[in-house]
Amino acid sequence: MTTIKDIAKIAHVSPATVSRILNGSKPVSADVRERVESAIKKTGFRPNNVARSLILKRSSTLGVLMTDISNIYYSKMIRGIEQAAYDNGYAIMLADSNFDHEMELKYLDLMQEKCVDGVIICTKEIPDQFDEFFRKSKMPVVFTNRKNPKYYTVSVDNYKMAYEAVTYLIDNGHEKIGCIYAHLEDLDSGLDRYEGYKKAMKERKLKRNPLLEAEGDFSIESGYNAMNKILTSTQDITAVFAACDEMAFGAISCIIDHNLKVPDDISVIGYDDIRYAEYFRPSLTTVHQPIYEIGVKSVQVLLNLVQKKEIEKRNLMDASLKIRDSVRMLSK
Amino acid sequence: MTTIKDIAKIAHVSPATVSRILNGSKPVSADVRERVESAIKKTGFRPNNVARSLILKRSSTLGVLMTDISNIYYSKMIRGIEQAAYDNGYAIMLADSNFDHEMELKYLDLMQEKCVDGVIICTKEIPDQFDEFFRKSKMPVVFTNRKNPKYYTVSVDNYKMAYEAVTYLIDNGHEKIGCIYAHLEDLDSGLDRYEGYKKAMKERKLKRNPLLEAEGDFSIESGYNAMNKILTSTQDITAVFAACDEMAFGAISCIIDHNLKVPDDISVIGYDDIRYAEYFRPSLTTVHQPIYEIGVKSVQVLLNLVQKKEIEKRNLMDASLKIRDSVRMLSK
DNA sequence: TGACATTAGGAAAACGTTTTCCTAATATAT
DNA sequence: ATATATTAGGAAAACGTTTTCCTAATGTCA
Repeated sequence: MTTIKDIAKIAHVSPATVSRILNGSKPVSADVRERVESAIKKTGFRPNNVARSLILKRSSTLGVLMTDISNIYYSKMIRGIEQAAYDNGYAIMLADSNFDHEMELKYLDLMQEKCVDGVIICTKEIPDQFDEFFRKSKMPVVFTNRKNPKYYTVSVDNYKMAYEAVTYLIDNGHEKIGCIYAHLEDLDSGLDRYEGYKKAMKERKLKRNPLLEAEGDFSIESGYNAMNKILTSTQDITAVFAACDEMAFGAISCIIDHNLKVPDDISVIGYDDIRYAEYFRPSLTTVHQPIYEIGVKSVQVLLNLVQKKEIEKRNLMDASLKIRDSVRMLSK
Repeated sequence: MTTIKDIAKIAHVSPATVSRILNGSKPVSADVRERVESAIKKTGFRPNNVARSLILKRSSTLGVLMTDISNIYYSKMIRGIEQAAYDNGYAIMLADSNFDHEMELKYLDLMQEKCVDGVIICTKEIPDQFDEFFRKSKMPVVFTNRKNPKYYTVSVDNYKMAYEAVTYLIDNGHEKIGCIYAHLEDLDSGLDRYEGYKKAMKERKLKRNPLLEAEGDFSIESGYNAMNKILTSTQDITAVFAACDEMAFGAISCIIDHNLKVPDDISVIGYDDIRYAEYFRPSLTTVHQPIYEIGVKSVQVLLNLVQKKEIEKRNLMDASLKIRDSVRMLSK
């Protein structure tokens, strides 16, 4: 393995000079530069980033901790994170906790050992141990899809957008509107979307019917099961708001399995606008979240944090309703 | 930041002893161990992995290079990789090239600088520069979904499984069978699946019709467009084999947009068995690839390589046909 | 008891960088 | 021409570990 010392020897300079040329940290005369550069070219030398990290006390690596990277929603966000990190000269260390808190903590320890410069986290909850970890370690951290005021966050206004989605159903003449919600135990996105649904119903003076509401866990399966629970108790329903697209798809499959049609018999509206939403039939009317951009933004926030710049704690991204074919206008 | 020296001071031992306790590399008396362990507990000391990597010349990190991690297929594989890596004490450095060769090479350089112990690659092609890179760097590498004899690979027998899929269509009475293929310029999975289709047709003495074949690029959109090309030239077709599920879904959407039904008018068979295949309606008959397990296996192969153990070059995983609702039996 | 083997643990070098502190040479001002 | 400021570049310490080589103490055997 060629090192900076080898280059120094070949070019008849000191290692310090090679380092300075590599990093442009000090001016260097033309002929010395020329000698060093040709030595580098000849040997194919690449500086050892590990040694560099050791002395600089930063690794140019960002940790990313998610609960399930095979979820299309998260993987899109990771892609945004990855691209933005790369553009800023950072690499990504990826961790998937599979919804396991203990594993999440182990990963945080590991990331600390590896000296990552900061972490981006999107997990189901923020347990107390996280608070303790970040208090102790002082590691810069950004949470996505959160609004916890203790932390820097990047998200969408879930409350407002869920409200808009349900209002759209009401504007289309729907009154018997169901809701498939998720993760209420937590303070964040799941609950906010549910609250948005409630607000829209209340504001338009519509009575909520407990039979039309069921809980899922953001998975397709759970969407299917939730819808099944609703349809086996009553079929007096014309529309349903699902708190994410995956659950919406599950609900649609269930509706079809009950020999009903979307949107003819039941309209469905989702949340997220994952890639498939546009491509399935019927295409899914849903709240478009700028998932990729949330990833990009979270890197920007994190890097500002790393560089100790002032930055907004709560970062809201614009979302919008994407109208497609899964909701129909109800004629009186 | 607490270091091994701080612990040494607190416990009145040498740094060497602390290191030996940390790694269990040499026996240590009970009272010394006790002193050191309590010092570690008290300070919350975590060893610095970067310093460790520098001296050991390995980082306990594996590089993963993909063309598009937001693709559900790859993200599932990454999850397998991630879990297997973690179980073996390795972290993952993730890179997404967005199909850009130049970027792929930059990432490989970066991974080398970061001293990853090996890489797992799943890109569209293996350009010559890769050969050069791996020849020069001696970096252990495993390619997934490949059969290039120059490299260690983990994949499924695409030729055989495509053959089985098309044979299944024929066994169900189909004769006018279309094909949406992809990536023929390459030696690997795309071409193999196409060849499997051809073999099945030939073996059962069915004439291929050029109008029923169209090229895509593994994306939903391209599946839609390919099917559209076929259906606008002829509707004399009863089944289509798509070289991946995404293209199959695109094809289904297109068929529906042509006011035809799946499987009533046209049967569709896919390849991959991505998570949505089971959950959409009609559920998709497809070749089940053990995607997660391919990820796990590729880590195992890579770690064997890292440890210079003998191992098979080409590793084939079992695949199987998953029969669902998108193919119907054609009555004579 | 004496000779030797085994053991626990320390001192210091090593890993490949960056950076501080120098020094010698040159440029600038008087 | 002299005094001073500026510059390019070198020597060596530093980062936090691991490991080699020692040494002193203990254990074992005759």
